[in-house]
Amino acid sequence: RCESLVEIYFQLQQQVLALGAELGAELLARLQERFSEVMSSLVKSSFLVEKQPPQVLKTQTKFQAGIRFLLGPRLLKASAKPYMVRADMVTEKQARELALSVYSSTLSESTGEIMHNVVALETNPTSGTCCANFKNVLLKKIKRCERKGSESVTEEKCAVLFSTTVALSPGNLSIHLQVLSLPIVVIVHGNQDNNAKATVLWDNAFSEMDRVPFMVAERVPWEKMCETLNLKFMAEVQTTKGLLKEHYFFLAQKIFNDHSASPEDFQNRSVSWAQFNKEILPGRGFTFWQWFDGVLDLTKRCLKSYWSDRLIVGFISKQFVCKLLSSAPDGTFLLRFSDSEIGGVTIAHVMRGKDGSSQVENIQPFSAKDLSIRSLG
Amino acid sequence: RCESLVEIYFQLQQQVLALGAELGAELLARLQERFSEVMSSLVKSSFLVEKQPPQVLKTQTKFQAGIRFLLGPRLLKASAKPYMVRADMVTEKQARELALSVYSSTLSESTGEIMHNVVALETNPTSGTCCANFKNVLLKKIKRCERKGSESVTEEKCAVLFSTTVALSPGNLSIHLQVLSLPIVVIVHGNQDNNAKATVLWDNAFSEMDRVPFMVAERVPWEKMCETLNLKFMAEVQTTKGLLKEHYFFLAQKIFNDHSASPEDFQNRSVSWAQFNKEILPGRGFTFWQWFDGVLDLTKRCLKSYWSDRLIVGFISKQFVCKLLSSAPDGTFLLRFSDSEIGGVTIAHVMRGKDGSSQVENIQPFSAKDLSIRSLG
DNA sequence: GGAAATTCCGGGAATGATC
DNA sequence: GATCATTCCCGGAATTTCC
Repeated sequence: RCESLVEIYFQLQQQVLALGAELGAELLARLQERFSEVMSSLVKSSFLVEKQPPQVLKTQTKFQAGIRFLLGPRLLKASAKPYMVRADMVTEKQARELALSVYSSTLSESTGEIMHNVVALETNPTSGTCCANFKNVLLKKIKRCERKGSESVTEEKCAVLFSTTVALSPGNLSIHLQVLSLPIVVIVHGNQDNNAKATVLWDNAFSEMDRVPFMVAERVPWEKMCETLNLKFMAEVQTTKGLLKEHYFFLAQKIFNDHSASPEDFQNRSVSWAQFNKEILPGRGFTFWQWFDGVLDLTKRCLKSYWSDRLIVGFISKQFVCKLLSSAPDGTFLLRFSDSEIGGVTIAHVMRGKDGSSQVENIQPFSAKDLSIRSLG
Repeated sequence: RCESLVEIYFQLQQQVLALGAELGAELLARLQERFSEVMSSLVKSSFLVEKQPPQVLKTQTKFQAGIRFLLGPRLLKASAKPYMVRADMVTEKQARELALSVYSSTLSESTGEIMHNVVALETNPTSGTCCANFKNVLLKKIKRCERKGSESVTEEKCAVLFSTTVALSPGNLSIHLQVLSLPIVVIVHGNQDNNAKATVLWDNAFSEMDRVPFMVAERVPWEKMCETLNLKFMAEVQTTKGLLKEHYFFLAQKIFNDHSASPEDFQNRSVSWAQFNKEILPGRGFTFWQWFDGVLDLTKRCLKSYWSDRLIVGFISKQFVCKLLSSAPDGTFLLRFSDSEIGGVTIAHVMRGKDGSSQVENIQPFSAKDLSIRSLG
């Protein structure tokens, strides 16, 4: 716990002071300086975002966020007038500048006004916490950055900067505290939600620690992508049953648009952001992620239990279904996610003629709406 | 045309001035005073609302309005800097005060802020008009008045006050112009639209000229109500086929909840606002107007042509239908507006047994939605 | 505790921007 | 003129306010 660290530091300072005479003026000064440096950095790093604002943030829509000052209860006891914490939108560029400069640069121009963005930093004596809770915060409007080339607004990342200036209890040292939220994609309409989620997912999954905000690899190993998709699937659908080898193979064929490679071939490939959510799948009107997100949504809403009972193969190609079913008894069927329709599921079944010939049929896909009309799922 | 009136006045003034010496100082002064009085009143009454703001006005929703200064082109020629016209929400009480006081009292507190409410008064030389067009006006929020008793917010009337101060061309006489819009009912949600429309309809139909704003009778002769309903029906449905005697009789039975009186009895009755849109119809969950408005809506959207071809009896009681149909051949049917469901229409048909017994059946009513599903109407 | 009034917000449709 | 981006606003649902 960092409180105890502070205690140790205070004790250290006391001891140093007590020994002041013995150490000599120069050494004492150097120790003092070092001490306040470490102290300041410790204090600053105890100023944290406790509740992150939503990473896909819609304008004109209320959201919540919260920050917590771990050392607050220890260091701010005496304050009568409450300290105010501000929340401001910052662009990726501004975030980068903030990260570079040790000094707290003032924000030049705002990229979007947040309403009710000043909140008191409150110390709760019973729980021993010092928090600022942003309840009714709302981003009024967003000013987009100039985008280069084919970048869309849903690829643009920004963040919320929380900042305050407090006077520390011993010595009344004034110190400026600030902390950035995780990167945020701002949208203005629900129809941008998909793409914004892609950006956030990619960022959360593949960004390095302590990066320059908000750099992230442009391509990643396919295996990492599989892991990410799997985690996302399980989290979103709320299931413990993850994706299987065969599923990954099918997904690889789809995202790479390569139907000749073997599962092993894909293992060592890398997948690009463009393949993930910029390029349109050939012959379809949507990207890989848009399709996958449709599957997530459908499964979450209607098919959770069926999936968890492993009753849905889902991620399987039409061709492979044919192969599988053609050797299956008459009437055998399986559930497959539609390739052509976002958020669709289809029933593939085999009909066997008397002569032993087999015919595999795919039913017109069902959407979540269709299922709800039939009160299924 | 009032321009010519102005010309006459100007000539008169010239003549009076020319004769000044002969008339004597006192008489001249009195004539001058009288002249500027009449002139001022003339100018003021040429400041008009050309385009009324919607009488049912929803907050946070853009609307338009326009005012026109008839004498503007004649009197404002010289102005370089444009005169600005303001639009402000005023309560009924404020409107009443404005009407009483000849002097332009300044508005104390606003009952609701209108955005982009200051617009230039522009003279268009080609068309010879002087207008101020409020394009992107929007009422941010409404402060409701204290209501007495059972009054609902949708019975509260307010208005928009348009005002400006201009300097008249000859003599640079500064004059304050203001004009009120028609009364307005402010709503915050579409579900208040019905009731607001009732208030507006009652007001438009039954208010006297030059009343104290916005007084209106609390009860009116049933015949007047019939006339109003008929006009409303034809205007709303866009049909030339109005309501008939039998329809009025049925409506009277409904609104008065009196099934024993004769058509002639109703002729001399008067109907109250409460009966029109405050009291719930017995056994139903809605008022007379709410029901009637549902009929309007359904007919307008789905049944316009059928109504215009007189294929719909519509306003007829279940009992009377029974009587009618029981003497009709097997299979006869008619269309009747549902009593129990707002915006519903039902088919009543007769089934005649072999023994000659008749059985009148009412189909479960169709709503506009039902009809659109069956792609009818 | 229920009705009235309002706020919240998803998503369809219209509009505006951009290439 | 097609796509992307945004605004506009209806109306269901949740929440708040008022009796």
